[in-house]
Amino acid sequence: MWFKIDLYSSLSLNEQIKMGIKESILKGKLREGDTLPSIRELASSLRVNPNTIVRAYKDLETEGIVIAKQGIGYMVLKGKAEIRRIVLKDLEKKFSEEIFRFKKIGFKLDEILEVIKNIWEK
Amino acid sequence: MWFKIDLYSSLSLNEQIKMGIKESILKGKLREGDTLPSIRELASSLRVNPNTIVRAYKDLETEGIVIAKQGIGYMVLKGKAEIRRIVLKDLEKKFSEEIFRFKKIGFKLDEILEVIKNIWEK
Amino acid sequence: MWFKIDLYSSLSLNEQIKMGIKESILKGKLREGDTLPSIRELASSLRVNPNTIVRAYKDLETEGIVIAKQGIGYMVLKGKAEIRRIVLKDLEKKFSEEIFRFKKIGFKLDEILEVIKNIWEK
Amino acid sequence: MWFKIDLYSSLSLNEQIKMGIKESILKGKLREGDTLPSIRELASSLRVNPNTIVRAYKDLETEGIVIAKQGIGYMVLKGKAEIRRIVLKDLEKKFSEEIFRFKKIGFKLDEILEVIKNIWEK
DNA sequence: GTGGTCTAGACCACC
DNA sequence: GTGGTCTAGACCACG
Repeated sequence: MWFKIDLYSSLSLNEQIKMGIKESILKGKLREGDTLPSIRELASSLRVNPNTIVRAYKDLETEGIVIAKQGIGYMVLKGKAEIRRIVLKDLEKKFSEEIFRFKKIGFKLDEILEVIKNIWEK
Repeated sequence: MWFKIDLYSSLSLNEQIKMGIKESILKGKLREGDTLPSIRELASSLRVNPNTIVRAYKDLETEGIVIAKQGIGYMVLKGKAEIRRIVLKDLEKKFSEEIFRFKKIGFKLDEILEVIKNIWEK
Repeated sequence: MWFKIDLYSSLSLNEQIKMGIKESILKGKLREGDTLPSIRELASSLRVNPNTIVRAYKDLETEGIVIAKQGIGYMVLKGKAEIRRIVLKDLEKKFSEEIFRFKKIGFKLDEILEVIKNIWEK
Repeated sequence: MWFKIDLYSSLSLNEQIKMGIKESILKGKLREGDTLPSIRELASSLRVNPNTIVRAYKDLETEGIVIAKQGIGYMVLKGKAEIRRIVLKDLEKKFSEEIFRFKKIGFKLDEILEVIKNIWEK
């Protein structure tokens, strides 16, 4: 498959699978209109229970990124550019509570940006 | 007390309490050598189970920020500047896996910094 | 052919084909006594598996809308007016459980009608 | 509990549970700030597998109607009026594709409204 | 073959 | 006690 599962990641399998699909679209390995690998296929390829894939695919459907068709499979609805926007929006949501706390405590924006740059350079 | 618990926060009570103590030091409400509020006092003030406070205080002791003194309570070991450094280090750790993922996918540092700035301005 | 398949529809292929035939009658493209397109013809024109067409045609026969004639194919039994009645009856059946639920919860008829009008105007 | 499961409903257990919670809010049996029945409690009360409740509660969280807190439970975030709006929006979404089809085929709005009224009076 | 739903039960973290 | 996640496997509908 186009991505792998890291059992030691802090992300749940579910999150890793969703991210994996989004990355595949970003990298052009999946395009708008393509079908995702079937649930059973991806499950056996990643050595994960099919139910885990089901949950991840359904989440992606809720996000509006794919659509399910009985007997056919899951089809990609969004292109590279839209996924890029979605993923950055996800990041914003994920970081915002923490950032707000730092702002409220009295830290400066530059201090936070410095932290990000530090991580980036490593 | 010097901080409150937000039941709607994504942080666990434990995390909020630990952060609350650190914030109190940063704001000068707790200084090196001061004792933390007693377990029962903080528990009733925050309307939280005392066991939750116990765990948070023990975690802070493990981090080296406070130390348990028999018959007295928990004493603060670090000052403002040190806490500042610790807290920024925590942030770095918290964000790094996510940031690395974005770097690996092909996002640019500027895009990430832009997201942080967006959050900050809100 | 006189209608198309929408892969992104929430309806199954089967439902879309059945609805497509009914629409064709309503629009006068099929009349009482006409024969339906052959299974293979419709299948290739809609890019759908012939088995799917077979099932749809059999369903229509069960509904009494067409009848299978050996060596000829499926013949249309109903006219515009009858189909109109049937289709509205289908709609009633499809919506009734949901509407009843809203009635039971305490919504007013006008609120539901308002929703329908909203959809209509879009 | 405040609602029951109908094994013969066309709605899945999951949908029935989500609807049941929303109805409970609409009927004032659950208010903003209340906690939902615990997963295990509701599961045994409705004689349903706990996983089914988990899925329903998570869906409600995705909809923004409740929020989960580890070790505490699920808390209601929305009041009666907001749920009313959400539920009508759900109905609109559920009916829209079908209504559009009828509009496209050439039916009149009044015919559809007549169908709804018929159902209502039954 | 495809996805959809549900049950059963294990193991973890948090309170 | 609470929820969170994952595995395993059954049974159904659609193509």
